[in-house]
Amino acid sequence: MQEYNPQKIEEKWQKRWAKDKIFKTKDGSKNPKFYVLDMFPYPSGAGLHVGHPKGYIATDIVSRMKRMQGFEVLHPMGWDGFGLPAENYALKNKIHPKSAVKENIKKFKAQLNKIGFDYDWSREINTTEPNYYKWTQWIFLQMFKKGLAYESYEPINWCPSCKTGLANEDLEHGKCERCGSDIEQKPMRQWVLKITDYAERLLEDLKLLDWEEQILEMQKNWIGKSCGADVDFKIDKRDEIIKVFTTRPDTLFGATFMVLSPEHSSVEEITTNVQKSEVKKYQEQARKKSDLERTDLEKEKTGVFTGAYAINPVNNEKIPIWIADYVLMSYGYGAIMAVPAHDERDFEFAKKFKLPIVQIDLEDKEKMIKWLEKNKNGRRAVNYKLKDWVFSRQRYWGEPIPIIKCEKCGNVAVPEKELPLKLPEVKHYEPTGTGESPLANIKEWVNTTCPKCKKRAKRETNTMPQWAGSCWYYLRYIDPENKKELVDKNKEKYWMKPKGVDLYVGGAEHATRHLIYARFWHKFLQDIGVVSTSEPFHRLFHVGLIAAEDGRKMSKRWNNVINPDDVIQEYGADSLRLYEMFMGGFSEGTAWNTKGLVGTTRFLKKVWQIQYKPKKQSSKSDRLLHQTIKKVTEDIENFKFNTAISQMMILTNEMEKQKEIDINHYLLFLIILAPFAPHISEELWESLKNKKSIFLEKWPEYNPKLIKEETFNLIIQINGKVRDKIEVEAGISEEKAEELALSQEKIKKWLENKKIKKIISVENKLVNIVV
RNA sequence: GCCGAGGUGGUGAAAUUGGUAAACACGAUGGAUUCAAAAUCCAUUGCUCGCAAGGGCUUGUGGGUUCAAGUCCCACCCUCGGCACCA
Repeated sequence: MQEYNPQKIEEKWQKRWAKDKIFKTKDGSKNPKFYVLDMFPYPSGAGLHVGHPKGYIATDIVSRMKRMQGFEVLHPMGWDGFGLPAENYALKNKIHPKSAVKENIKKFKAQLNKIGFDYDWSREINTTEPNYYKWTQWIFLQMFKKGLAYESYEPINWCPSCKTGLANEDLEHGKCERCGSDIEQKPMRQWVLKITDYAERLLEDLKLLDWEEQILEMQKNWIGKSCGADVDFKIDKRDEIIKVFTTRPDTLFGATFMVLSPEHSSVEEITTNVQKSEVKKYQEQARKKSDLERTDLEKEKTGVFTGAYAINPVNNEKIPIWIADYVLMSYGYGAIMAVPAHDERDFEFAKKFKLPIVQIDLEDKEKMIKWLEKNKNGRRAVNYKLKDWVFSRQRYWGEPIPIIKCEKCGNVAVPEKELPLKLPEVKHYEPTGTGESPLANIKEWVNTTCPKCKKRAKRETNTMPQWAGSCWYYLRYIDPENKKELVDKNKEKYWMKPKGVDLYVGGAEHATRHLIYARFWHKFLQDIGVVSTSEPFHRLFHVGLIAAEDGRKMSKRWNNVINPDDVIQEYGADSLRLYEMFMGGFSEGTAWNTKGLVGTTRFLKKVWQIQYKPKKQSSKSDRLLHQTIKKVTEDIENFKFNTAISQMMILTNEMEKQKEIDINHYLLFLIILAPFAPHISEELWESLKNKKSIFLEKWPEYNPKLIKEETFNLIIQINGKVRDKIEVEAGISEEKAEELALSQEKIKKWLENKKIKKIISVENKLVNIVV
């Protein structure tokens, strides 16, 4: 008898699997495909903590089962190395980001391999490799050609500490998501992607997706569609009009004043001489306020009268035009019609500045829109909260934007044959803070010739944001070495049709960043014929976070990080895998508890010990085994790994009690255990004289007839309270059950001096006697 | 404020969607084994009254529907996540 020694067998099997290429994904397979994807990590300096692999373990279980069920499975892994986190880490530790990323990948990969994942490493990708980002740049160029990538000078979010512009998606509660600094609005030159052109499709196609409600809602809210009308307000004694958007055209009669954002372009024009200095002062103040101050809901409303009036188109009344910072330039037209009787904010404002509030009868919304359209002073309109994606960063560590700026020809695309446009190697890559990227200082790189007119020109020096590479990476795994195309058409069809990535797992924090950007790029790629589906990720599960034992987030700062290497050293990878899946619901967050590992380790020891029990061989099938096959198969499919494991524990507890075990049952059990605990299953499989890997076995099917119990516990209730339970054979008639129930001694006692009103029977379950 | 998820033993959690609440596991208590410990095994373990037989109570709170409610309806409280002066 040998002791269960996870460290020994785990290393053995990890080496064997790699050597035998057991998990290599084939192209051109006749089998149906299954594409399982994890959100690939950004290889941080800290390495993996025990929370990271949770999602990877789940996809590993699914992919191993699917493969045994006869699917050709693609389960790849790679690295998302560009962007602020990598660069800030490099700056802090004074290493070049390129070598930092390289080192960190090595560290990550070693950690992942110890857990025993079934990745096909021959398809590994790295977003910072030129032969990968060549295609990121290529997609950008296609967008540029279609007018979807454009240059803009609008004010954008600026992080003074990271010294770069940021997209709306990069903020958290008005602060920089990376460093927590307060964000400023800064007008600057930038590249923007027109994601708003896809807003409607991004919203509409959410219906096609098998995603959790939570994530769908987050995206819906982020896109933020509102239906209503644009209304044109004529300025009194002038030709100009000011456009407003409203979701409530039916309240137009109640509009008693108008408010413009202080940055609104018409303010200067319409302000009367008397009000000029007041208005200027207010604008000045508004500019100085941070966004956080401006959007503080607690603060009192402020504002200034411009002296000008607008005409309410429905009743031709003169209404005063004010400016106030509660109207945001970034939504709608930066101007509103104020209806204090129907809007809390307008009401507050009207009260403070003693503006008229009129109660009115509501019009029919549709009628009003039709009226506006007929009279040509308004029209049906929709508005989205979604903003175009600010796509340039004034930083070094990103994909160079492949544009050449020519004085004569303007922005010119770098010719496709010159891609990849490599990020130059430099010594100094610190952000400049001037609004220019550090690349601007590299003369030999910046200075070039215009591809059109061949005159002297300069390269665009901004780089792409962190999220660029991850927008399409799932396509590259399909065809990672392709030099001619982003992805081969036939391979794309095989792996992406009909529903794209069949299963996608990652953190909920990506709901309104990566997941929205990737859907946008995918739809664009569909439009230009690169992909054949409208959505990239068909089914999505979000992984619940594992907190530290103290309930806080695992972080170096709190000194509460648990390294999977240490856990594996003590308990083994199989035990770690089981524990992380057994802790609770997959999408639920739970605190780590090392003591909990005792349970899964005991379970594995039990599984190990059973091999030494006396064995028999019979042709009889086992009910509990088949029930377990059913439950485990369905639970894996539904991401309910915790109950799958508890069912397997029930089965092993039963096997342990038996004097001798049926070898065939034990082997079948090992097959369904294998996706969860691959090393021990493989070892036991081999030692029971099987030469081929357990992962080449067929996934067992359960016998539906067999899983039905022969007897059941009939519950006898009186007035809904359980008074007795008797074991009866399954399928007995309701009459028979009632008869039996009434004849029980206990029940008779309860029924003394009582009158039976009625009896309710539920087949194969209970009898309830109402008295 | 709005949207979403959730609230079940000492702890992590189950509950076929209206039908035995607490499966499985941790911990705890007692016992076996051992010179001793670890490991392992057996028993008990929601709370409560009772010597016992046997009762009573219990899924955040309060109502309701139903023969029957953790599950459905109404109101409220709390926790977590997202958004937030979005017109």
